[in-house]
Amino acid sequence: MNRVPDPAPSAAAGKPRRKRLSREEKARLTRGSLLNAGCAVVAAEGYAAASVAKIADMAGVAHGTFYNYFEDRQALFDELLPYEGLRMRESVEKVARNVPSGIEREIVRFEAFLNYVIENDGFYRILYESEIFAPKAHEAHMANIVQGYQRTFRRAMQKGWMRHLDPQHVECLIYQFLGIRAYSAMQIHYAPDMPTRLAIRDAAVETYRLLTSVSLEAASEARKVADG
Amino acid sequence: MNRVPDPAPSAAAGKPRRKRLSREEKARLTRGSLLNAGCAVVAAEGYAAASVAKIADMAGVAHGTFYNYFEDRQALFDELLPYEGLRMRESVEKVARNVPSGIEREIVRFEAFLNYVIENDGFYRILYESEIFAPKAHEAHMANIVQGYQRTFRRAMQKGWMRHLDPQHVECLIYQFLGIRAYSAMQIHYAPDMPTRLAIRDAAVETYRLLTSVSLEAASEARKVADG
Amino acid sequence: MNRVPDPAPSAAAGKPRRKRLSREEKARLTRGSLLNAGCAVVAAEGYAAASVAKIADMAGVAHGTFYNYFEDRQALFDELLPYEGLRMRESVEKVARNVPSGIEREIVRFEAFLNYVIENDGFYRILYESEIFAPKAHEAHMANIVQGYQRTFRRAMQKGWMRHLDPQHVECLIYQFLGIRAYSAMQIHYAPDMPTRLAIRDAAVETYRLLTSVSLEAASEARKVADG
Amino acid sequence: MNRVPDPAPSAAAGKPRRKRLSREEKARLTRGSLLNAGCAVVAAEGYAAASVAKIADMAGVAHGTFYNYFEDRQALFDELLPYEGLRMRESVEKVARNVPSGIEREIVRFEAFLNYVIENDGFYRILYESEIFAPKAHEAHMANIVQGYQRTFRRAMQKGWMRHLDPQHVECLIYQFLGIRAYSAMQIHYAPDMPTRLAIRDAAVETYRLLTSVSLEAASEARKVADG
DNA sequence: CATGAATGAGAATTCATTCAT
DNA sequence: GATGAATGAATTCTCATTCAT
Repeated sequence: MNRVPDPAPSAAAGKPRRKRLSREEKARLTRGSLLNAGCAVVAAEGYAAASVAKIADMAGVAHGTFYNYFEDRQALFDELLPYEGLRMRESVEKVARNVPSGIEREIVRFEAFLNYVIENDGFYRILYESEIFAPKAHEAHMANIVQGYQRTFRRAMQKGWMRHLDPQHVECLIYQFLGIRAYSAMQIHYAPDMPTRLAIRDAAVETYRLLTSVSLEAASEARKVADG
Repeated sequence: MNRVPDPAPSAAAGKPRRKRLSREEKARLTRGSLLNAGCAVVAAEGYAAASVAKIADMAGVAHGTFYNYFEDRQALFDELLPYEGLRMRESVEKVARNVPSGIEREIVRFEAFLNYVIENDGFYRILYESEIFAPKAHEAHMANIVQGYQRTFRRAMQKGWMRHLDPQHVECLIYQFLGIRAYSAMQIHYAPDMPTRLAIRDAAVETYRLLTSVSLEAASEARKVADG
Repeated sequence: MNRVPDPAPSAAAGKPRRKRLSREEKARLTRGSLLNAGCAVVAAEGYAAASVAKIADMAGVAHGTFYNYFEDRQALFDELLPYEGLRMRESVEKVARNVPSGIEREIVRFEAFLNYVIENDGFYRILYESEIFAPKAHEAHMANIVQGYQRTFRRAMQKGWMRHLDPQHVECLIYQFLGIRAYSAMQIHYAPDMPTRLAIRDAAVETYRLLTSVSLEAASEARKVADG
Repeated sequence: MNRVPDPAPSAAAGKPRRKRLSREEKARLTRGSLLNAGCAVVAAEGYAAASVAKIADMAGVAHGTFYNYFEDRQALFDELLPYEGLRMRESVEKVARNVPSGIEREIVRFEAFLNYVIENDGFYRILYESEIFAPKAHEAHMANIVQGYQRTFRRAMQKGWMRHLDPQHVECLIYQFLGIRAYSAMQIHYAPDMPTRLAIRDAAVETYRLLTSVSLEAASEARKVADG
């Protein structure tokens, strides 16, 4: 994404205490360079154009070095989404942690997600292209996220913050929430400039609040619809 | 998708009644074969694997012939989504037309869309891969659909069926609805078998009803949220 | 081998009657060029060094053209032994046909084989490297030859020219004769110059006569040959 | 072949009795590991697939270590045939020593050779691939063997066990005998199962007796063997 | 227009060898 | 001596596109 991949492992060490970069450490650095370079290239040009040559060049290593760390190109692709997805989720949770659980926290998460997308331009690309170019990783990512939501929802239903729904409907609802996220991210991603992006974000958060609040809340008169 | 592309214009005619297929007509047929073959190949294997060779073979014409009808491979790719998107929308509207306008019609559209996805397995692939492989077409497709929705919503707001929202919020809401559609389609697409798919469809329709009804309805106490 | 592969298909046609080299013919020529080039390269440098690039260059076509005619490099390798083996056998049989059947014909065959090896320097390499680099082809080649011998021997036994042996022993004997052939060819192949090669050939034919005559003859008095 | 290469010189020692493996000894051990590993890999997969990486891994040393003991990959290849050839010859001679010299001893040698091939599956591969991948070594090996035979034959001719032949014919005969060996080994090598291999061995020995006895014997009455 | 052979610019991947630690 | 990360040349194979027939 926006991070500049450390061009070479040796340069990265600041002041090496005693030229201590055990080989193991240096290897880890090289691997990291490749992973970052992979992110950067995919973010900039997409998986399809992310040749091993480009990635290795950007990481500042020889082409062959790539294969010391990854079985093949696909292997790196398969790590990109977990790698970036983790960063995203950490970023989101850091914000969400400061908000009491309940619907409001979900809305904060949504906003944090959109902010992450705004700040990390390439993430959107990695996220949605992965369905095609790293289907296994994408499936795992989806399963992960869906499970997380399921736990959240279950707890919310137990505590009475949320109306009760059977598992099948819960799963459908989760997918739909994820769809909302993804397409709001899309809308932001293709927005022409930053002010527009911010405006979209704000409006999207509000409509998200609208959609979620009412549908999730235990109270309110919406039950006629759901129970009907 | 499921259609078998007509193998070739010349071969297709058996004994042409008057052996008259004006050049223009024959050309149109060939072009159609290529388009259908393109759909079939992309549906089955994705854009990335849809080589000109495969498409031409499946259409029953020589490789070179392809370039008599399309500037290059991308040109065909760019026509795929409009071509298939139109079929999908027609299919959806055919169903929607029988329902009085209003929220219920939107829900019927949603269900019809999911049914289309269920019946046309390859459509999902064309739809979501097009964002990557035919970005222009995807952008146009999105713009189209968003505009359609905008008209619908504007009318609905005028008629008082729907709560009032400013254009920015309307657009956000539309993207979110489209996200819901897309991800419900995804859920269905990756379901292991037909019964599961149908069950997901039914549950998704219900949660969709939940989400939309409350958020769109003019009445109800949600205004505090939206107006806030 | 010694044949110069026609550098380009167009050059090959002598005086093209009406520039008639139907595309089909030209294609056949290109294929032939590749096959000849393959033989030449393998003969000169062995299979291991016979890269597609070298073969295509020597055939005077682009690298990609190679793959219009052969599935992959192995596919050409697999055709080399049949292609060259046929030439060899034709050459041998042309000579053998002039000799009445019987042991003497077998000896003539042996001599003709050695002459072929002497005249077609690369054939030896193709023959023995194929066991490693084209094992399928080699197996088929061996099976072919063994079968041919089996027929010959069976007939010879029926006619009483040859002592009777059961099939198992016949097969062993055939392999041993083939071993004799192969190693005499080896001896010739590594001989430093032509006179040496010819001398080896002559001596080898005589020892071959010695080995075969006595072991094959139904009667017993072959010593005249050996002692002669 | 069947020997498991000692995984590494250092690791192999458990608690080294006196932790004394003089450097020289340790080095010898490492070298031996590499040589054994080389044999094992070539036996299993052939020279072409015997990468330095595989050999070093199997020997339990780092890739770089390889180059402390061998100039390059070829250097190890060049030692393989002498190394294995010696083992084979020792094995053969151990058996032959118990047989009085003369033709019968040669036949016993032949049988012992076939037994060695049967018991050491990889040997055949090393033997015949070496002509391609270690031509120098193969040439030396052949020269060695031919010389051995020459001595044997010379003595046999002196003692009157064998008919007299001039050196040129002797050399040809030797090559032919070696061809017989090699191709009988081939026949065995490609046999589908052990019983077949044993049956081939027995039949091959008998036809070998037939071929050699009559052709070598100074006297004439070898037919008893053949007719027996 | 149709044809399909030819093209050649890449792309992925392998692996012998080197060399700093 | 041992280590194993780094190197980069070499190789196979693909495929969009062109163009002579």
